[in-house]
Amino acid sequence: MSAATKEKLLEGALRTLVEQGIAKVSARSIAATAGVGQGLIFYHFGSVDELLAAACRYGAEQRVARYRDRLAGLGSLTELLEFARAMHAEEREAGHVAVLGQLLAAGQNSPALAAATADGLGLWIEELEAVLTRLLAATPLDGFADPAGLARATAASFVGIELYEAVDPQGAGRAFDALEQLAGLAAVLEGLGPLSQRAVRHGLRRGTRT
Amino acid sequence: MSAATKEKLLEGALRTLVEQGIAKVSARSIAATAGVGQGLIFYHFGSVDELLAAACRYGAEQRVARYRDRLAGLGSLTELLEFARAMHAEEREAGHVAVLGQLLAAGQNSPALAAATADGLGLWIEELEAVLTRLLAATPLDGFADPAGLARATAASFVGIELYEAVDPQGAGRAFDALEQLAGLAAVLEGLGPLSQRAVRHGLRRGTRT
DNA sequence: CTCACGGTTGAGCGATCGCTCAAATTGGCC
DNA sequence: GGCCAATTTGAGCGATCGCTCAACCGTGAG
Repeated sequence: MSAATKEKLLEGALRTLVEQGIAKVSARSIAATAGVGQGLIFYHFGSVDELLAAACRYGAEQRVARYRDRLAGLGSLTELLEFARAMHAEEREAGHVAVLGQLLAAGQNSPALAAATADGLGLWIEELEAVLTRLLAATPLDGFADPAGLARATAASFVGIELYEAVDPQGAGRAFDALEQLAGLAAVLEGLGPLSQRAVRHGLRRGTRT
Repeated sequence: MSAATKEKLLEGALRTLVEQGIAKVSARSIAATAGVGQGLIFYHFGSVDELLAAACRYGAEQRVARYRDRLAGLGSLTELLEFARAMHAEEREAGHVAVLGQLLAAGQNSPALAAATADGLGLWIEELEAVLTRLLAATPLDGFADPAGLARATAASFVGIELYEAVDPQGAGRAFDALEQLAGLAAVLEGLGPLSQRAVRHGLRRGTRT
């Protein structure tokens, strides 16, 4: 039975990444954090890169699972943004500095890691797509906006803001504020009567042909 | 006169970063790309980190300057997004894979680099703020939305999408499409009569108090 | 011509890297 | 107990890292 050891290595890899940053991630540092010999990394995963890739999927699953319930409870786009800000604060509190961002950067020239980060982001995108599909149904954007595309844009943007937050916390705060204001627009659209909603929708269809 | 050598090193650092990725950046690789001895890095910049920081500012200035004219010529939010997509494609064509993203990730535990990337992003944010202020003036969002916050959100989001693009080009394309559709909303708002614009603005103010 | 000095080079130091491997340990089966 | 295979360890190899430093250039002043 090696599952327990594999898990120790995955947790160790994530903890090292989270606490020391991608630059300090190495076979020795991971093994030390996991409390095992470094040879195990190569016995179970073949290489540090593949361990990192596995840890990326593992961590993404955990993180998505941790927030799934709250995502399901969201009732408006504004609440979605408030949730994003809260999640961001929580992760930062826990010392998680842009884990996916660092992995994405590291994956730029490591196919295994790139695939893993794509999968990790994919998990978020699926969740977001479901939520967006549900929330947009209450606005004139229903049937017009592409929830799948928006989910991708949102997930990727969040990664960028996570990275940005580490170098300018106040700037990131202002960015969230501004987006929250914009989300208020959706609230206005929801409040429009059916007639105005049809007008907006008509305008949108014309607008995209330009 | 050492300015020419410094420039050679800055260009070399950027080229190495762009062509090989942050993982392959080292004193030796930079010196080789620049065509000089590696000792010069420490003579002129003190450390590899500080050279990278300087290169980050240098590159950001160049990139902003390269696009400034086109940014100034934009006439609508939709055009702004089209520009972003075009710029993205151009940079990718040139082999520039998420330079700022990689630097942001690398800066997560290097204060010097973090400050430099903050400055680099700051240059973009200034440009975007000016453009957004101008473009929003034609919509009911004028005076309501915070251009400075939106500029930060836009710049940081773009970094995230740049990183995402490398692991899932199609996904990034869909993200851009979706945002472009949403920007059509602004076109609709621009097309509203002054009376409806006032109504929307009123709704916005009420919406944010919730 | 000599000399001083800013600029430049690359060999080399100590540290760290990913990874291998022989040896030690563990745990189930007879 | 003995036995074997799976698991685990950590010393060690070759490569690379950031950085130092003694030695070298070129040039302009005296």
